[in-house]
Amino acid sequence: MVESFTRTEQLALAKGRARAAAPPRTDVAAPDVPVARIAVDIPLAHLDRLFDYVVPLNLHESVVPGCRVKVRFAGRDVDGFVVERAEESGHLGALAPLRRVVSSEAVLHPQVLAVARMVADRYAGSLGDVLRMAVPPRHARVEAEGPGGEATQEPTKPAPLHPASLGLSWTREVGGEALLERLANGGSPRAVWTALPGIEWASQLAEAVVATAASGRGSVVCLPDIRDVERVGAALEALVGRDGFVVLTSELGPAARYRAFLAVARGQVRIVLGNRAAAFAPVRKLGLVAIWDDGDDLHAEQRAPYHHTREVLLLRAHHERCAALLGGFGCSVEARSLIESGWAAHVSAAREQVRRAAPLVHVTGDTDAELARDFAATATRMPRRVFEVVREALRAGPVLVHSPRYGYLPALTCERCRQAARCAACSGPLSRPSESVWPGCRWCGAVAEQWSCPHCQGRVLRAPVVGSLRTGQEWGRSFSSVRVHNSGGDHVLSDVDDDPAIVIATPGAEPVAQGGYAAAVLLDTWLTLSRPGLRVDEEALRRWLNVAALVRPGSEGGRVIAVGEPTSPTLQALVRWDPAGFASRGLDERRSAHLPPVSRLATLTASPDVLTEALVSLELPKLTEVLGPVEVADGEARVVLRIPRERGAGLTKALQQLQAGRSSRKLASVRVQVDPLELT
DNA sequence: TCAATCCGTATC
DNA sequence: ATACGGATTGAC
Repeated sequence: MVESFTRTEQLALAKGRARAAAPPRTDVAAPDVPVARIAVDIPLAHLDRLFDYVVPLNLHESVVPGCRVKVRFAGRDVDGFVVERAEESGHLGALAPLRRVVSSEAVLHPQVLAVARMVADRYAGSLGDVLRMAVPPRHARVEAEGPGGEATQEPTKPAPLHPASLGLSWTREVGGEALLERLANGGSPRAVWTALPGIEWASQLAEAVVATAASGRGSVVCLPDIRDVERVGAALEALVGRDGFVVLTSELGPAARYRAFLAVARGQVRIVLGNRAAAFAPVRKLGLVAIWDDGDDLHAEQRAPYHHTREVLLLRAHHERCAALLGGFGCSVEARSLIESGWAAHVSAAREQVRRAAPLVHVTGDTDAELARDFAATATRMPRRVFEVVREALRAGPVLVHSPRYGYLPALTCERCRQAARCAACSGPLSRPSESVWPGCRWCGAVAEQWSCPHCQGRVLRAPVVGSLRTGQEWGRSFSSVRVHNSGGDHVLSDVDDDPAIVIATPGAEPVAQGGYAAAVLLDTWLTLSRPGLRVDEEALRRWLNVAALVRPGSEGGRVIAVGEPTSPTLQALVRWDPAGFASRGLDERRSAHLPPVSRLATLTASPDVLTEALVSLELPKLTEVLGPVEVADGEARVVLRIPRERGAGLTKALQQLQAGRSSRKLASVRVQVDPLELT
């Protein structure tokens, strides 16, 4: 049939065939280092290892360590990364040829590969799972737009730097200047830094990065929230300029994310700021890893292997022998344990400095919390002390009101028997989303007009919890001449100005006031403390410290009023501004309860019969405690395993073997989580 | 005796 | 996940 084509058509055909098929010359291997070791992207636990391929002659130049390739694996084309080129293979059988180089861009750096492997092993996961987060998806157009290749010269170094020239911001902490000096001189100090309240912390972090840069080294800084990233970004821009660093966050979108990543991978930038997506950034000559507010659960990855940014950075610091800085207003139990084990120094200010920088904190009892709150009631229930302090503070500036639940009346119960009110149609929880609508179901939206309690036939709803929107409404009425801002839910404010105003915010959505708040009110502290969970107290203190840190110092009139039980140890720690002491007691409790970070803990979740089957084949190391299994939600069962931390590697190895065995035998999957934040 | 099917094993 | 091989089963 070919004879009937015109000459042009034949040429086009031949060309097309040559391009489409482009079969690698499997008969001729590369003259030098003809073996490529590949990390293949296969989601099977028992295939979590490297595979060797022959580099065909025509790909010799383009197969570089760290680049993306396509290889034939078990009969189909799969993606992979070249880990290294080698002279020979340990594999006994014949090697298949590497099929295609997706791009010669070296995106998987050896250091990042090493830390990804360690993270996978620490969390009983697979390398592929970690690499998916460590290396963002390729964006071909972005790859083509840049100058490409390696940076030809070292990034311009700031002039040699003495901590004194950085200003005064690290002078208040004991050991602060010494920390900067060691960073600037190429040292690798490790520190848990309890920051003084105020907005200085962002500049201090930026200065630690600049000090590290003075020694010719790069930094990775992870912050929980995008607004924190912006704050440190602004501070850093003032010191190194807009081109001196990149921001790498999961919210960036594919093109921008890959662009930022490439600038780092190509060695054009050595300072990376971001959230948990930045922890694996391939920074050259890494000198410092830093994390802000490591107790914030935004640092915990929600996808397998459920690793925590703090642990990723600690593994990196260990492997790359660089400095580590864990900063925050609070102090996580994990950070505290780094201090007590001697791994990290504690950098914090003397009592006197803390007293000078912190607002005055009072606790006032809330007798009204016991009273019924009818959902129709409009009267503001506010302890007298709160009213007076706020009225006074509003003369000087904005007042932050911290309300733990978003919404109007976010939960409703039966007035008579106090059971949670549920939807007659679908059993969903009832709430009242605003003043102008009737209570309705949060799941199906049905309006509960003719509600009656299935337990006691009561017909009256009660609102045990007041949400932030309702709080805003009530406070607006009590202080009618003052503007009220709401921040929370899908409407989060990042800053407010210094004019008197009431700012109602839910946890994590607190705006920063430029000159500090004149006062803050912590409402419903009992609600925060009565939640179920393992880390309720430390989480509450962390949040309250973060709120209180936004308030002016006591010497400038800054006040915090917490409405709650004055004898609560958590509130007392807030009054004394003693996060480290509180974390130390928390660590003691974890020690006696055999919980992380003192013990290594893992949960296995699956249907009851699958779980039983898995437990039979699981070869647990000595000293492993097995708790359960117990039934949890959705007909699933869960077992908790724990072991002294120094034996944790044995446990995670056993769990990896369990997963490998199950995946090779095509058995139903079991969810493994190592050191989960909560046992819900 | 041969083909269809199942199960186990390797995947470079 | 496939893909392959070796064993097993079943029909002529």
